[in-house]
Amino acid sequence: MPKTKYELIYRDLKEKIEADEFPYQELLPPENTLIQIYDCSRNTVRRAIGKLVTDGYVQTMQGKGVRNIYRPVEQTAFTIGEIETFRESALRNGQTPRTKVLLFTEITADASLSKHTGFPAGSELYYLQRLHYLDGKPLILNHNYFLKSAAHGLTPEIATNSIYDYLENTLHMTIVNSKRTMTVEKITEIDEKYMDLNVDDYNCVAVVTSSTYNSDGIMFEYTQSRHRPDYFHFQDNAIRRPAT
Amino acid sequence: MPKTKYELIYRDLKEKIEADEFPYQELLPPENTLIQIYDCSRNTVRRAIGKLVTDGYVQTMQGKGVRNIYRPVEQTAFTIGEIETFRESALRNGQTPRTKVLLFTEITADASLSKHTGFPAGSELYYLQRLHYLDGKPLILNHNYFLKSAAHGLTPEIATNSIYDYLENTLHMTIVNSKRTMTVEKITEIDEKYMDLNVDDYNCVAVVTSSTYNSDGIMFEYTQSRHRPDYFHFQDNAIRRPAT
DNA sequence: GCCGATTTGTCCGTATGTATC
DNA sequence: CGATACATACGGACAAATCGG
Repeated sequence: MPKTKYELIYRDLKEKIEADEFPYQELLPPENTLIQIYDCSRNTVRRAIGKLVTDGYVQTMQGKGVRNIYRPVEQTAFTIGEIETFRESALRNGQTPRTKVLLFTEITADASLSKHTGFPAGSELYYLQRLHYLDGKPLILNHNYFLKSAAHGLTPEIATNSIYDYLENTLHMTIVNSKRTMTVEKITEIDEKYMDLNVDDYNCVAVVTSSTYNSDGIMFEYTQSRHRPDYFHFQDNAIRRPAT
Repeated sequence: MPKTKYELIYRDLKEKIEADEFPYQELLPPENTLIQIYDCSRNTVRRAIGKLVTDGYVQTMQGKGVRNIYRPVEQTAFTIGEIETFRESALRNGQTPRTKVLLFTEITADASLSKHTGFPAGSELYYLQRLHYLDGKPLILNHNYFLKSAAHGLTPEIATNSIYDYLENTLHMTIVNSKRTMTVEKITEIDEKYMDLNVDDYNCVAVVTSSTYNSDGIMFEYTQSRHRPDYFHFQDNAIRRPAT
């Protein structure tokens, strides 16, 4: 539950927009009206509107107003700009997630792995392979590397459920940000085997690699997520900034 | 040139971080110090820092400070969250862009195209196929649909240079936001022919579709960008928000 | 074209809350 | 506990863009 005022306003406006309470392509009430409605300062409504802009729900125009440009989406996929666990995004989309741990080992990073993952050579790591199912279909094959010192006590049971839940709620780690890249790579035999793929059909997978940092500033996770190409679907809302 | 104060501060801090003037993993000067340095209010420095956070340059920690987490990237690719033209991102990365117009026609959207692009049936459109080269290599094949009423006067010459430059500086259109999705699709014969690909090698391309809106709230562009998979590279910085 | 009303954009100063050390 | 530092919130001022008379 959000407890800040601007987040409450943000949620309320977002729900109203989704519920079609503001006509599509029309202007929302001006800031001054919203100030009265929510009994708050101008800064606060502006923060809420700012979030709706980055979400792609509205566009603001100086001198005119704030226009509702929200269109419901068939099937939203993975979010950009926010870290979401597999479980969270599945539930948000009304799908049933399931995770199978294929491999759970402890390794020490050698020079090659260090270069690949960004962990210092000699780091003690957990290395996991996990298969994520959505509504029964195996869609994502994850290679997870976790720093043992930061994620100590990790077990296959935890990995079957939510690792982030363990890190955040049991170890009280604060996860801050994650640098991600998206590329396309050749399929491997492991991909083929576990994701029911056939080289003659698709010979590539979509790969999302992420390096994730906690509030101590240390990178505690390196993950490579290999997605079945026919189900891979990322979304983004981009904003044009006035010419520099 | 940015003319707002917070943007100047943002740029200055960004350049200092890139120039390694703040040690990696260390804290930046606290807000109060920055207020004195830049002779501005707290809100203004906080706006600048907020942009650095979304850029993935720093992380903020309540009670501690603002940590520099910037690492130079080997080869940056396409930005997320901001609309950038092909030319802009190429120049930002120090590469040489070139564009070849393969097809320039005018069509009317029928029911099928309407469903595909989101333009109303009967819309008068420009349909272009353009091939983008980077440092001489054909990497992106674009299928562009522009609303004729919004982009009137478009010519193959303009399309060889920058369409956005024409829209923004000649037609004085204000481009606001763009909804994008990223998927992986099977290669087509056109892809194979123009991007020097071979089905036996890669049989997929990375596809970015975008629907772009101007300040009148109308979607004036639908574009499908088909990227050579071995050069496709998207970047993102995601932020973990406290559990809702 | 001008002027005034409306609306968003930028900026300032201040106060209070909360997390860290 | 106190000092420091970021987070939230308020209120006010002026600028810039839009629109109608």
